[in-house]
Amino acid sequence: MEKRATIKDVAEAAGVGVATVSRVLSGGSASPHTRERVLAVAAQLDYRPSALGRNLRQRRTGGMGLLVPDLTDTFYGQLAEGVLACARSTGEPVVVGSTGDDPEQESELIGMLLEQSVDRLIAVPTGDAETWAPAVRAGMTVVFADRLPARPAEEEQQDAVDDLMRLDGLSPAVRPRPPEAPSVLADDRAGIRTAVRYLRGLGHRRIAFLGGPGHDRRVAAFREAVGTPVDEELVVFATGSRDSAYAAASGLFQSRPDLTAVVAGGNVLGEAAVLAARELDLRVPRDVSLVMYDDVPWAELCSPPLTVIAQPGRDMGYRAAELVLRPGVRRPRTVVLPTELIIRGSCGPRR
Amino acid sequence: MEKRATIKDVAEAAGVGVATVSRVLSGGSASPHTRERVLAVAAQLDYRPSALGRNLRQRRTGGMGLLVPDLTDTFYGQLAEGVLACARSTGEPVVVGSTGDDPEQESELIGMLLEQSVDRLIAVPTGDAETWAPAVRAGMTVVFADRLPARPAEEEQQDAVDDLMRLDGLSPAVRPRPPEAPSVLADDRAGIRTAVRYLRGLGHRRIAFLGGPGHDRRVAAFREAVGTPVDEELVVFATGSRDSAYAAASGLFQSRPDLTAVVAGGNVLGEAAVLAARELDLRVPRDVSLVMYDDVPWAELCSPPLTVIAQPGRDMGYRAAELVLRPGVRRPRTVVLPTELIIRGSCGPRR
DNA sequence: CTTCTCCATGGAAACGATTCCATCATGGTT
DNA sequence: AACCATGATGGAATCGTTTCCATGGAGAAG
Repeated sequence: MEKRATIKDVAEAAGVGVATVSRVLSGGSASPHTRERVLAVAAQLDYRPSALGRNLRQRRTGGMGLLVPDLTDTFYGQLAEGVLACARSTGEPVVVGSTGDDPEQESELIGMLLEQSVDRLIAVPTGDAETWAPAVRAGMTVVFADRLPARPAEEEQQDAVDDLMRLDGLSPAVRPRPPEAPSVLADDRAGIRTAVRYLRGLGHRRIAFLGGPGHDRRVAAFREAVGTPVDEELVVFATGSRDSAYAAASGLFQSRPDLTAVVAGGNVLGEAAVLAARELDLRVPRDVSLVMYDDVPWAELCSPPLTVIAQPGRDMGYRAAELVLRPGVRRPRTVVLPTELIIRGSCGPRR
Repeated sequence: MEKRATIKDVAEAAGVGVATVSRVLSGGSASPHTRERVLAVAAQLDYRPSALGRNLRQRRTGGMGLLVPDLTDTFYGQLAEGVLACARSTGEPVVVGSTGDDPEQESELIGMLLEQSVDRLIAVPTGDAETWAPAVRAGMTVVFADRLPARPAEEEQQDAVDDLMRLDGLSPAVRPRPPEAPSVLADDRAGIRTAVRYLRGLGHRRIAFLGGPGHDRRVAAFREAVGTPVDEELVVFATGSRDSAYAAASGLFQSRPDLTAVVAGGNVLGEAAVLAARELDLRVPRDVSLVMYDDVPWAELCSPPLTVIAQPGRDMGYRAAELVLRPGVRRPRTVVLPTELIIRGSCGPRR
């Protein structure tokens, strides 16, 4: 319970001023003699600078924030491990928050981080650009991982209008896009495309997509890969919870018994699909083929082992942390990491 | 990028002193008139007190630290979610670190938290009491979750000596136990005992235990439940990694093909056991029965679905957070939460 | 020898909050 | 009317660090 030595104690014990101690410890200039002396005294007193004083002085907290939807989801666990690994190597603290895929909670957590003067943040965003306005306004360095925030409703509307104009053969006015925030994403498009082609190659024609919150890019990729008008009943969404995922999967299988393959947009959805299929006595892959986004350790445990689109969760976290720690520098604003289709046993020829 | 209003700005705008503003905002006494006025101005300026100033003044950082071995392990993900949920309800930041089950990294992370003046910590400890000495010396409020730190070697030796004395019919001197730190644990003993009895009831006699780091209490419970000299070859340990777990499981199956049941001390070990069994063409449960510690969502996905000893990970985290936030108060120092044997399909009668 | 430059050095201000303490006003009691 | 108790209030100190700036000395260049 003894209290720690302060810089003042060190200064007195070494017979120098506090400014000198500070300089020595943070790499400023000092005579070799003084430097040695200060270092010795500091070591002897077991002095460790208090982050509190430094933070107040520089008006910022070191380290970074990390916001993920759910640490129970193995993929986000991997992502977090990546971030923590990078932070550990630099000795920086990471303040973690779990949003539960709820924009309101996300908003509150951003507020909390602001209050803490955390000015670097890695986030798997849930809310739209509006939710993120306070953060950028406060000058936070934000790096998005895994997804980008949805664009606000008005922009979507504008886009719809533009699309109509295009249909009429008009070219809409060029509007400046807001500068996109740095981000680390998986190549969803390629991943989904490869999966869909693979299923196509097996003869599947009625392929469904099971999506969750934040899977907009994946659905878009799915639509694009399928091409031609997509049967809208085959694209269903769940909220973040496991219950909702199960309900969505079960509903899908029941309402469209004619589907022969499913692409699950995330591992929670994949889990739900396996469970729902089993409950309805659908055999994988005989009755229905399944490809799951995310490679997680237990994908191999299923029987049959699941064919997955692997994305490097840990790497994504690590890269995002690097990006947020050393922003700028040749600004490779957006990093896209490759995905890989890992073929195991959950897909078969169309029945 | 505009900078936030400080308490001074509020004071000026409201025409009062900073002390008054502070009092109003932190529930001190003030006249209704002043209070209203200050509140109005604060709201209008969108003032949020900076945690930096407060922290420095009170010489402590709010919130808490959380140290877990690996966020990729679903159980620790659940635990972390529980902690975060509790912290979110009080608006407190949580600094999370991942130790990788390495005492050295744990030690460094403790140092980092000390530097940040984080004085409340929830930990799944990896190192022994010595590793934790700096934390208690600094007056941290530590709550251990899931396990307790190993006791230092010298104490173990002393215990061994005591045991010998007991064998000789002597009663060893009563030594004062160090005051045990508050902790939140699952009832490992009951859980393991129930599992072993269950396997016994199915006719199994050669039951193995697959342990990982920090599973001391579980092994002890296993030995106790099995009773009589345990066949030491049937108790094997892995380090934290998945590879090591797989190697341990595979080695166990190969060296002792006569075993008929396995208790895995954690979900990573359970996963490894399933994988190793499959690789060696051992059928579960026909050739070997398996009980896994930890109920995780994917346990149901395996085929057959795994029989597990469930422990309430999320609750454990939540309770630990409560404990660390409001210590004392009737000090229920150690909380033990119940475990439950959930019988699915991975155990069968002895072959 | 003078002057200029450069560097090491320490005092002091600053960061934004909390909190101690002195002051002042008010109202009630003797 | 004098006095005291009470409560509201603001000034100033404080927390531990970084950083600005002034000082002083040593060495180089003239």
